[in-house]
Amino acid sequence: MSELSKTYTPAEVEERWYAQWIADGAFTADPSRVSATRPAYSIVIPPPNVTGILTLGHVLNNTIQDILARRARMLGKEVLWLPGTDHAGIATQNAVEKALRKEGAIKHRDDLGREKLVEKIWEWKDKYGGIILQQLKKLGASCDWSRTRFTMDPDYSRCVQRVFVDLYKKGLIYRGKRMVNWCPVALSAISDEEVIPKAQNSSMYYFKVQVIEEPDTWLTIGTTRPEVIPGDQAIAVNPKDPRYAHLIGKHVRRPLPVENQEKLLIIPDEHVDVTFGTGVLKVTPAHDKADLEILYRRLGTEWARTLDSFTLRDLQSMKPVDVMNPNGTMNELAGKDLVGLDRFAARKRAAELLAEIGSLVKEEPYQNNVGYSERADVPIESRLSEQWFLKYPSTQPSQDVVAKGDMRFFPERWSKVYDHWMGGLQDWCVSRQLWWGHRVPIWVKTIHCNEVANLGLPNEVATKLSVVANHATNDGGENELSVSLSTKEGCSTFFRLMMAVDANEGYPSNFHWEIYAATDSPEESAILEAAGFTQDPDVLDTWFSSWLWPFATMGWPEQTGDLKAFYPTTDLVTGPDIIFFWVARMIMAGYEYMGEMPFKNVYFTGIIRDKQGRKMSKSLGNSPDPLEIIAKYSADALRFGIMRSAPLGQDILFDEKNVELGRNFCTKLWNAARFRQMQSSTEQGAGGMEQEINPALLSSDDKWILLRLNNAITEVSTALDEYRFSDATQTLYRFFWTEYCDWYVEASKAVLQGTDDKRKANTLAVIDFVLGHTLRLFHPFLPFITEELWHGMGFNADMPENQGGKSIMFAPWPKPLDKDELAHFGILPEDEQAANDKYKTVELGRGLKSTFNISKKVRFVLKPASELPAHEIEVLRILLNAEPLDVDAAFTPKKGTPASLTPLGELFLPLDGIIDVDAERARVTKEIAKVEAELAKVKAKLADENFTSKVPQKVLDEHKQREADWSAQFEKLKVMLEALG
RNA sequence: GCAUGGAUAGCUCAGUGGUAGAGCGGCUCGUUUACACCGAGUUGGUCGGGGGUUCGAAUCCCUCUCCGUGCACCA
Repeated sequence: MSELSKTYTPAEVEERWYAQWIADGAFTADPSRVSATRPAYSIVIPPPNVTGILTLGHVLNNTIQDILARRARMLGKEVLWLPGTDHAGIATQNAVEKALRKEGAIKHRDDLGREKLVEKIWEWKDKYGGIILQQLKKLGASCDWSRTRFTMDPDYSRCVQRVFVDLYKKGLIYRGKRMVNWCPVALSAISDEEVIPKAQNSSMYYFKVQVIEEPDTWLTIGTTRPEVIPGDQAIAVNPKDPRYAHLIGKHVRRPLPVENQEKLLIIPDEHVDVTFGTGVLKVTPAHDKADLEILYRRLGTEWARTLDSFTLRDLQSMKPVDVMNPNGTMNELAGKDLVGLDRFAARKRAAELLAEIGSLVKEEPYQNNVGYSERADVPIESRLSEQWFLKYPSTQPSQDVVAKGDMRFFPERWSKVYDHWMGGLQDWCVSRQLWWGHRVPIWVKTIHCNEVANLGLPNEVATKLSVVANHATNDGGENELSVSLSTKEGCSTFFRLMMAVDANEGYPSNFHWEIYAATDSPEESAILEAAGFTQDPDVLDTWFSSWLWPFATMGWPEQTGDLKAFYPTTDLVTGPDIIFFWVARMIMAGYEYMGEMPFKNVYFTGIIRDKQGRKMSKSLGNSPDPLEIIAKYSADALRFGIMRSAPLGQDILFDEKNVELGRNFCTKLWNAARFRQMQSSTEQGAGGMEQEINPALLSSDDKWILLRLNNAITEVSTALDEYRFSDATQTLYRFFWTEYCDWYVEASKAVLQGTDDKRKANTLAVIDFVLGHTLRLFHPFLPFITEELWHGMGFNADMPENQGGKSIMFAPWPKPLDKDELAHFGILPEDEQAANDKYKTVELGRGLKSTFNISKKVRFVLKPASELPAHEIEVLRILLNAEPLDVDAAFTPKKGTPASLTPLGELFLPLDGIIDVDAERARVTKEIAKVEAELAKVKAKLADENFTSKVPQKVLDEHKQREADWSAQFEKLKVMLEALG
């Protein structure tokens, strides 16, 4: 045991211990060690963006995971905390493109081309991709780095492709032209979750159109987007609207483009809101989801069945007309006045055009919500495009498992949110028009129906495909085939034949096949490409890879030892903002591919905000760099500070003060350990620790601190079991600082500064017992300083190597003393009261001193209520800082002596000659007023028969006791007042 | 609009029917040999408003206001 330095140097200590843990392989999980007596505990990290840097959100999230993992190790479990990173498609590609543009290497990604850009991104990833994981190490994260995964690792990519192919085969993935959220900057589809609605100050433009068949009738239409008028295909009114019902089937002339003012049919649609605007709706199916649905519905109405052939043709010929380019500029279909203009410029121009032709009625300010692309921060477009969609698999068990409580969410209320979302699932658009990510593993070739046998594929395959094709054409049979191209074991390609009929072709004898081939095998895809198949250019949504995270990281589809031992994982710790993005989808993938839930408990953290409650953001500059905080205060301090302020289910207001408090706490811990070390001892055991506690020598303070320790162990353990991390830290703080340092250590000085060596040794044994338990209780929260002290004080010396001898990480989690042990030490529950009475007396005595502004040592006299052992008097003397403390049952104070009623008797502060009788009288009078008020309150209650007759006996007794106590105090105070004259 | 969380001391929060609490901050005092990143004392609240149930409400019920979040709608 070396002497602890006077000050704690966290930077050096943290670096040293982390390196030691790594060298010892302390974080490495071994599935072969899992057994009935050594259960598995596992967490997969929510993979941060590979090019990201550590934020306080990560600190919060990963500190929680580390606490869970470290505690599980101490509970004797085999722990796997699996780390890794996510390729984060759109974010990473954006970041790299931006950097390349900044350094002038490119103006646009097309300057490089797909292959070169992807190469650049890989270079970027290799350079910066490890940063965030390195930063996690500074925090003390006990991840098994030997298992670090990346969503674009070859094995992982293969899993993604395999799952895509499987779902395609099952018919759950399909290609379709659908309305998607289109980001005109990223030039890609984005998910609903990446669209942020924002309130806008827009304009509502009202324009009028003439009914062709009734030249005297004009309809006024309101729109916020006049620039898409050239894409209008119809005018819709509610058939029940008496204002317009008679106009259904008639026509108006579309005002724009001015050179192509088409006739538009007025059609009925039940969904038109008669109370909104003018009740007349223009239908622009290529630019609005609701309008597209009107288009789909138009032929199914009763009205459609009554139509003459001319009108019916008008109705049938309606089609989505996209008047915009993918980048948000207007195309030729928008007309000569708008073509080439950006959509916002086009909006202004369109309004001007309407005014010029006398159609514009008015323009009013209008507040509406517009969807913004989260990434590019521009309004998104609803756009029709060819995309890949997924019908979610395994939805039923996924919804049930949470509803039935087999998988638990903390806080519980998120399970309702989850259930609601699961109840209204929409197909998932999984394709993205990006270059960085997993490319859709589908190869396509279009071929004339007579040429299927000449596909360029091996004869045997071509023949089989011909048979399928014939079958499909002749009797509408299956159009699918699964076959191996490479004859390599385990490799196969799935073909689906889709008819593509062109207007010019003479179907049924003359048409084309679109042949879709899905495979996850590099060999087979090479054969397909050689045969002239081309791979779909899209990549998959990043979440389509991360939803496989809990098992794809453990070697799936092989039944690996890791999967057997560690799946399902135990806990997932993540933010509620990705409950749909990630959590729900992982549950479905877990059931679909592992047949089992992926995790048993999900803990949702709060969102980190600044101390004014604002979200952390780059633009506000209110997001501190965690590494700077660590450098300033230490990782332990940051961990403790952030956990102390993170109540379950609430947002966290981050205040550096909390970290400061964490640092102060570490310092306190350090100094308390030094204090122990500075006490000499007569009978030292191994490593300088005291060995046995002698029950016969235990003081009331010893018993008290052992009971408080028991309480702290129980409270911290249950708080952690229930994921109440801030409650656990509050308990630790209170126990160690207030109970141990402020009361117990101070009281123990009565022995330690005395001359009884036996008692001294026994007190040190109690201190060692408490400190040893405390360090272990703290370890999950403060891994570094506890390890340093564990060794520095020699607690490791008498522990088995794998149970604390080498590292506190594997020391057993503290258990409270059980009944037998308490009996062995002779500790009774009421022992707590004896010490409490003493401390209460001390507080009252200190209060007296403070009232009279005395800071020096001073004489106290206690007139005891019952006899007190000498040791107790000595403790009182030290805690009161009294010199001397006289105990005198017959003490008669001089008139005007300040006194206080304590649980141990009357305590006097004789201040011969220097007391201010008036001040003391005022003090006692004030006290009397307080007691009188309390007494009156309780007396009133007891006098009320309404109360006494209805209240339970227990409450009645309590009130009676209270009355007696207050009365006694009142009487004594009155005597004291009289004594003052 | 629907759902959901919240409002308690200057700040951050505990407290689910029985005497309103903690930490931080503020103020006063203090170099007593672990610690000034400390110690002692002390000051802070008609528990968001209103109504109801009850002997008794921060706590249960109704209602309103404000703040947050999710979903839907948004011509």
